[in-house]
Amino acid sequence: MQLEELKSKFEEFLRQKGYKITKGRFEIIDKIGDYGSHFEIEELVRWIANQDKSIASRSTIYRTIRLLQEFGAVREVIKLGNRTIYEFVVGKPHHEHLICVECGKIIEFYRDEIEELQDKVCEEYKFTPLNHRLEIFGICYDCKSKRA
Amino acid sequence: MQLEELKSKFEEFLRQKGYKITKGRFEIIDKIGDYGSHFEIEELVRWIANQDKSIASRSTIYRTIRLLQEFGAVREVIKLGNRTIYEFVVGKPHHEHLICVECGKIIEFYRDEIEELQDKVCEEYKFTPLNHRLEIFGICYDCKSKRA
DNA sequence: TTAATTGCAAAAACTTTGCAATCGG
DNA sequence: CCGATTGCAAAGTTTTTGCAATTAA
Repeated sequence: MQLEELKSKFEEFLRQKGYKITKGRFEIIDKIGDYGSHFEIEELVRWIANQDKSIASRSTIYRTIRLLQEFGAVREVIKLGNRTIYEFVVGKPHHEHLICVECGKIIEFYRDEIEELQDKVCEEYKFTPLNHRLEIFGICYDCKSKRA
Repeated sequence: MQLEELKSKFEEFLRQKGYKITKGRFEIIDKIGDYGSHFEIEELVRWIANQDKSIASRSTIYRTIRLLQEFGAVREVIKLGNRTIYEFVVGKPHHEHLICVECGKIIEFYRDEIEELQDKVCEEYKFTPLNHRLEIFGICYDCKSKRA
């Protein structure tokens, strides 16, 4: 899904919920798109503040991200100590993450077999899965090489 | 591993690091053991405060949990919104979690095949895994039944 | 018009930290 | 004795919220 497509779907989502189509919300989406696919909220807030003269306040950014999570365009994907890293889901299919604890690099991967096994487990426990998250923490190749 | 065994290993860990063996640290371990295997820190702090007349202050509890994480007896296992759920790892083998978003129930499971697949993925990316966490969010059987 | 949204500042929730007193080795 | 630990209160982070003014429909 491209950004424009996402925005029009989000517009539809807002309308359906009886919410309003405001400029700020769409500017925040653009900014997240510019920022990159992984972000921490406070970091994003500061980045936006440094870039532009106030397209939206901190509260509006927090509130909009909550909406985007509800809509499904933003997911909490990594929790490392007290940090929470969010992901902007634009057109990407579902995937999991490898996180380098040394340099912070995030690698995305997908294995159908892992998904299938999860479904099997859920069946066994009569558990109805809604979503999941797999985080693998370790050392990436570059960092490993530098160490040697 | 039983609690007493864990405590003596922790004692060894402290000694090795040049840290001190204090009564408070071991009382906190006992309390976590009494509390159950999954906890949130603030909740634990309040629980301990209500139980006893101060075996340790909030700071000491936070500091001790940090030590226990370093030692490996406590792990951050679930992140749900702003809540972080820790797990007390006593003798349990490694496992993953199913989390019911309706009632909060936590089900532990383990699938060797999932672990193996993760290793394969890491190999592909030349990534050296240190640890991982798989959280599956959904509705448990009981909650599903109640709904119907 | 009117209900949702915004920005602000204040509050809330969670976690860390500086410091003086205390305790363990 | 010396360095680690504790408790406390203060400060730091991150996130939410009440409210008056503003804006979208």
